[in-house]
This record gives sequence, structure tokens and C-alpha cells, in this order.
Amino acid sequence: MDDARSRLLESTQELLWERGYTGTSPRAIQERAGVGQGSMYHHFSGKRDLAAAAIRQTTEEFLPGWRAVLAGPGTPLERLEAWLRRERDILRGCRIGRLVQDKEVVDDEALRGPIDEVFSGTIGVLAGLLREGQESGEVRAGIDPDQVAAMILSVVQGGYVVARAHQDPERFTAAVEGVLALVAAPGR
Amino acid sequence: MDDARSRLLESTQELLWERGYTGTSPRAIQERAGVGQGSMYHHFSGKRDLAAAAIRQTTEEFLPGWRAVLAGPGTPLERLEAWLRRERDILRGCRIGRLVQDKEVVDDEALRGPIDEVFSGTIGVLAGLLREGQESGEVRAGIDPDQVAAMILSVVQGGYVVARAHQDPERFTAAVEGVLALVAAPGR
DNA sequence: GTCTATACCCTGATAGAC
DNA sequence: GTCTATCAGGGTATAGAC
Repeated sequence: MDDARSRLLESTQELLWERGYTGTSPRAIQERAGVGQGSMYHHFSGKRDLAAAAIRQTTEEFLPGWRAVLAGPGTPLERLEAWLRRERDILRGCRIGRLVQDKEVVDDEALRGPIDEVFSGTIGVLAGLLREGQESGEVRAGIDPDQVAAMILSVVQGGYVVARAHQDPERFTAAVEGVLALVAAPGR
Repeated sequence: MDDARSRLLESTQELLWERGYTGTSPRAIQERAGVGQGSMYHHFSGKRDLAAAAIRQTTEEFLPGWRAVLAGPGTPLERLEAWLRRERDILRGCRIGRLVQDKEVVDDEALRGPIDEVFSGTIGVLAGLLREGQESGEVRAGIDPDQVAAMILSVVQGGYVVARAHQDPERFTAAVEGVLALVAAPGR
């Protein structure tokens, strides 16, 4: 019954990914959802409200990925590898990272907040993983896990950007393999 | 005399940086340039044409930075450090990397092309630098310079993204320092 | 080269009927 | 809950006068 609501959220998630916040119009959202004007403004107070809900929903969909990194099978380094090498829709870009280019998103706490939480949380998770790996000797010693965690997330985010510029997913892959080669303890 | 033309280009460069392609309107360009409608459409055939010229001009402004990396003072690693640590307007993001989130830019060869050239060229320059550094023993041996070069550019691009999400330039700095720690040969 | 007028569609929203 | 008006403004461009 409030199927319209969930279809609106889903089409907003898709359009934000494809077009960003500025490039996404209420009309386009309604059309893709197969829902009329009145319905949308019944469920949400406007574009911003709908976008905030859609972004929050998207960020919640990242939780399973975190769990796998934290508690998946394998050694810390293996879990990092699995996360970095997992299947991604590289040329479509990151569904949340891309939003942060948008001035309207960055200037609005309700829109930027959830993105910041995912990124900050990811850095925390990665830093923990690196520390674990250092203790077991798998990960290169003498590096700052927090710095390297920020670096790893940056490689993923920047990998999307560089791959899109060249229209070639291989650019992303190269960057990720570069990280893995550097993070492993030398001579293993 | 064709000062209007150069003012148009400059205001387009600024607006593309702040707002992206989709978010930049001809009207806004004209207002910021202090130029009327007719003038803009006299010098350029439309928004796309103007944006293509502005992007090309922006990418040309990257050349001095390359030269410093290639032929600046210091060892290869010192030149890499200088490039990575140089003053940047971090929270404003990368003036060309941000454009690549835009579907209309990616789908248009005239807009994406110059960006691709700068990125591909940068990776080439960085890879050369890394090879030099490996020969002199400054840079960690046993890594693939092309992969690590792609990784370094990704860290810069992703560093902007992550810093904007957190609204804190320190995130960028941490990522960059992470790279430098990993790239240097261990025990030096 | 630059100006003003004009045009048409899109954006983001409100109002009120059903 | 959803539909159909309706609206003021902006986006992007063309036309023709100056």
C-alpha cells in the first residue's frame, strides 16, 4: 500500500547515482517510479526530503559489506583483498562518493551526514583491520594504520574517478592492486 | 577587445569547478562575466562549446605542475613529496576530477577528452618518477610503477572526495602521508 | 560585437478535487 | 493517497535591431 513510497525511494536512489542531486528532478523521479506528482508530495515534503531519505537508505545498504570485512573468513589481509577486489560497477562510479561533488549536498547536513558516517566508519574498520594484520605480521610494520586506512578509502574513491575519466575499469583495478602490493609486508 | 571572450572563459572555469557542468547555466556564466546574452552566443555556439573551451584551458594550466615534477630540484622521491604536499584548495575539490562525475561530461568526447589526457599524462609522469626512484634505491623495489602511479593519482582524487565528505582537509593530508610512507623504501 | 525581445520547455512546488 | 490544474521562475537558445 505504501508501495509508491518505496518505489519513489528506489528511483531516487538510482537517479542520484546516475545524475547527482542537482541533476535529479522531481519529475524524473516520479516518472521512473510510475507515480504522480500528488503522491510524491504526499509522502515527502519535497526533493530535499526525498533525497535525504534515499541517501540514508543507500548508506544502510553498505552495512553487509562492512560485516564481511570485519568478521568474514580469512586473515585480515585476505579480508582487505576480498573487499578491494570484489565486483563493482566501476564505470558507474560510487553511489555515495559522487554526491559529495555536489555543492547542495555538501552544504546540507541532512544530505552530507550519512555519507560522512559511511566514510568515517569505513576508515575506522580498515584501520582496525590493518592493526590486526600488523600484529600477525601480514601487514607492513611501521606505518600508521589511520593514515593508511584513509589512503585506502581514497584509492577506492579516486579509482572510480580515474576510471571514469579514461572510461576503463582497468584503471581502478591497477590502483587497487597497487595498494595491495604496498600494504603487504615485504618479502612474503 | 575580445576581453568578453576571456572573461566568459574564466567565469565558466570557476563555475564548472563550483557547480559542475549540469549545475552551470549560461545565465550564471554571463552574470559572473558581466557580459550579455548576445555576446556569449557571439563568441561561443552554446554552453557545450564554451565548457569545452574552458575545460581545455583549465587542463593546460596543469602543465607547469608537471614540469616541476619532471624536472624540478631534488631526488625523485623529493619531487613526488613536493607534488603531493603542495598547497591545494582541498575542500573545493579537484577542478577537473569533479567534472567526471557528470554524465553529460563523460558522454561527450569533447568534454571528457582533455580530462582523460591530463590524468593519463599524470600517471605516465608519476610512473617515470617511480622508476627513477627505484633505480636510485629511494623507492621501494618490487612494485609495479604503473600500478602504483595509478594508485597515487587515485589517492589524490579520492582524497578530495573523502575530505569533502568530512569537510576536513586533514583527511586528504592523512591519505597523502599514507602513500608517502608506503612508497619509500623500507628502512630509510 | 553587443543588446533586447521572444520562445518553449523544465523545475520545484502549491491547491484543491476525487 | 492520488490526480490534475496551475504557477513563477530558470535553462538554453534564436532573431533581429543597433
